[in-house]
Amino acid sequence: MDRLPLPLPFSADLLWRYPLGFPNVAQPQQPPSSPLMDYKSQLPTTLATDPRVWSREDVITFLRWAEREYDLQPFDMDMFQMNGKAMCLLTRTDLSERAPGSGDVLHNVLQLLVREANIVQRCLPSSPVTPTSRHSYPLSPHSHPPTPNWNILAQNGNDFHSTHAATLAAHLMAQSNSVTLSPAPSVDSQAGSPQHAEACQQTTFGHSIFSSGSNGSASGSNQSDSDEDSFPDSGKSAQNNTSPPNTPSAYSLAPPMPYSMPPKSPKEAASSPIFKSMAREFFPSESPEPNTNGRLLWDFLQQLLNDPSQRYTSYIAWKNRDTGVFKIVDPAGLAKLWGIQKNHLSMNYDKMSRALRYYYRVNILRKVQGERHCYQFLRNPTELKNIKNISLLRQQMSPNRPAPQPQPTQLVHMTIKPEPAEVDQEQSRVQEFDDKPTDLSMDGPTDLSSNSSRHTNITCSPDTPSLRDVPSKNFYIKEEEK
DNA sequence: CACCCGGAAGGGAG
DNA sequence: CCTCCCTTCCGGGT
Repeated sequence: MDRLPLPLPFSADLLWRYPLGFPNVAQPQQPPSSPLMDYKSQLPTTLATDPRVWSREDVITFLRWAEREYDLQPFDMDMFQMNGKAMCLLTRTDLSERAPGSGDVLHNVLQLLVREANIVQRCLPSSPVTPTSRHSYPLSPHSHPPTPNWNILAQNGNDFHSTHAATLAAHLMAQSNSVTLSPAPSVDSQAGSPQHAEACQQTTFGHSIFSSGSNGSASGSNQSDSDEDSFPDSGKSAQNNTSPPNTPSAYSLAPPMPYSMPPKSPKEAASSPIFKSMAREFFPSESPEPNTNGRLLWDFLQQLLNDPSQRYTSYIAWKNRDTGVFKIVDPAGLAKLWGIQKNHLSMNYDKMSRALRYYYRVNILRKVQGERHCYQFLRNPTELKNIKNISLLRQQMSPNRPAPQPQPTQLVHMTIKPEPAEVDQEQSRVQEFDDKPTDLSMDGPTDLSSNSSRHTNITCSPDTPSLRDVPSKNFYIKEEEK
């Protein structure tokens, strides 16, 4: 392998995405708006800093406060008969519907508060994250950390137990293990989640990331909305040089391959001394890596596609994010990256594309006819990740049916879209999905609807001949078969 | 020739 | 031993 242009997503990327989320490190890019701390300090003292623990009354209190504070139109409190947790699950769109004209403001404020709360929580040594974390709350989408603090991490490199690292690690572990169940890496990739501003990441990435990747999107259905912000200006470059992470320090800290060669399996990775020690330290009784989530091709692609800093657009890029259409810009290069990821150095586009073709039959992907190197995701990452009932689906599907027949209605609701009702912690933690990997052997149609995360279009025109644009509500829409 | 398509066989991991 | 998810080959079509 000659070139390794950019750090692979999983590792470095994650770090990149989840830079230390300490308050003060907050994103510079963040609009000039007042730092979170300000919000917090101004919040009514009766309110907990974590909006997720607010009661209905607290929600009302908060809204009243927001009305005054931001000069917003009076809210229709009937639209907010929910507790804080539920409110946090509302997407920007949801909020806008409930509070026309003020949705954005509410969304932003909530996200900031949640993120802050998460950070604080996570950084509390004594509280290893609970499974709830998987809940990815709508953490801010807009927060792509401008620059990862590779250096900081690097400095701690040796002493991993430094609080920071430890905490971060704990969090990470939590995410990847306890939360485990929602490993779909991609999820986070999808728009909204990157933000899990989790602070952690460091070392573990290699895998955990994968594994947990994503956040849990599961329920998260809502987290999504954030995407809009995720890609402020996407079209831009991404050329290699643009990327920050590509710096030496980045490599040193989060080298593309965390532990020498790409671990062949998550397990291997998990076996890293560091990982183990952390696991022991934070999850003594629990065996790490319950989940088998290795890196799957679709997930890998999602990660590249949704890289917050758009570092891989020279390899692969969305053509229409809403419909899931993407283009492999550099087939050979992408294949190489994939090969590195899987440690199959002889990987080439021909082989990789074969793997992609296997996704056709399970309706994960489809080829965009007429356009070279263009494919379309038929399922959004959240769904993919949650697909566990695949076996059921499989049973329902007739094996003989070669081509997926789109049946919009037959969905599998795996994603629980928390219609903001009351959501309590218990519940949320229960709605766990398995993360059994998608079963490629199935072949019938399944639906893709569910979802929650929304994708935003970034780039190009929606126009693929064969694609019909669909209501943006569905992320990846399935279109009639040929 | 590059791309695309699937069948077939096999392998690594869980 | 079985399943999943590719990986590797390959013949054939556009």
